[in-house]
Amino acid sequence: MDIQASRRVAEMRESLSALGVNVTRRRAKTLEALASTDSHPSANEIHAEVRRWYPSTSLATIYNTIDLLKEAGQILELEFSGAANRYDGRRPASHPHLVCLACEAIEDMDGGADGDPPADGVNDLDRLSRATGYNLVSQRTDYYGVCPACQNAGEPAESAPG
Amino acid sequence: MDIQASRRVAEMRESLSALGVNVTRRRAKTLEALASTDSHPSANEIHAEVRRWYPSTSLATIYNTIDLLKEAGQILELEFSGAANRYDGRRPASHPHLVCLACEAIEDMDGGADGDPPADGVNDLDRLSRATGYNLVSQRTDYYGVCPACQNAGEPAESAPG
DNA sequence: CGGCGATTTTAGAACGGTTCTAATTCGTTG
DNA sequence: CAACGAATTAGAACCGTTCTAAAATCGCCG
Repeated sequence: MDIQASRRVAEMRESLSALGVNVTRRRAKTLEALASTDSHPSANEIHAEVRRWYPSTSLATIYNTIDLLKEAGQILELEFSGAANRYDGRRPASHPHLVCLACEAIEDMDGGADGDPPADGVNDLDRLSRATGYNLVSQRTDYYGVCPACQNAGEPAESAPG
Repeated sequence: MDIQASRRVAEMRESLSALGVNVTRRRAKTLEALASTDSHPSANEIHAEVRRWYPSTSLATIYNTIDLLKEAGQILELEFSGAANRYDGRRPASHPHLVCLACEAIEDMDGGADGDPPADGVNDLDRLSRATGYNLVSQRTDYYGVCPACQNAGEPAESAPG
């Protein structure tokens, strides 16, 4: 776990403590799993990771911890109906994502490239709240397509014969 | 059904025909249900509507028609994991929505007010595809909050005593 | 260290929306 | 009217998530 991840774990820890709950060993491993990856894991994937240390861990415990993190505003949940929800524990604030329709990879869109984002911050939510009459609290922006790896994996079959 | 809705039904009809499938009576009613409202109905709600005319209609038929419309690019599906998916048959192209966390109402965000949208069109998808390396095909933007009606319904209890 | 109440965890059932399946019905065509 | 393909039905299956009751664990006090 790099330094950025452990700093993030510390933040989450404090937020959970502020909620009045104990940060048990299982919960701590869950935080680590979330802070240590930018792959936006599903509950199942987090479960598998935590199980490596505590094999008896139940899926319900993972969902329980996720609920607490949501309550603490320390996790971003990306909902999908046809597949498992995905979680971003590194950056709990709304930010845009790239979703690969072929391999289901999800990555953060901003912060990396330069052609960047409509990364609406809180200011925009305030402005849009006034404009729409809604009391807006969060936002979601996803871009769907095929990631570079899947583009390469798929095309050879077409360009091969010749 | 107003003139705009029937024009939209005609479009969807043609697209389905182009797909080589029959536009049966149940399917036609499904198109009408979709074109006649901006409430972003769920499959269940569409089902209830179609049943008013054809009471034996099965939910599977609604999903079947929705699938065909998706294939034809004539419907926008908004996925949710904790609740039913919602459909926009009026405007199949990506556009931002306002989602009420209290009553689950969904409405289009752009085209109405003035503080408007990051309404990324195809141009943005092209530009972002180049910037990210993804081959982007669609986009989703939602804003979550409490709609004006629910704000009014919720507050009196707090301001009443005095 | 022993006990005790509160918290956490577990295993599995329940749930809800969506998808699948096999059988039936419908619409055409000959 | 028979035959064929397409559409539809009812209900089972599926899968991720949530709930529940019981068991385990934790923190604290004696």
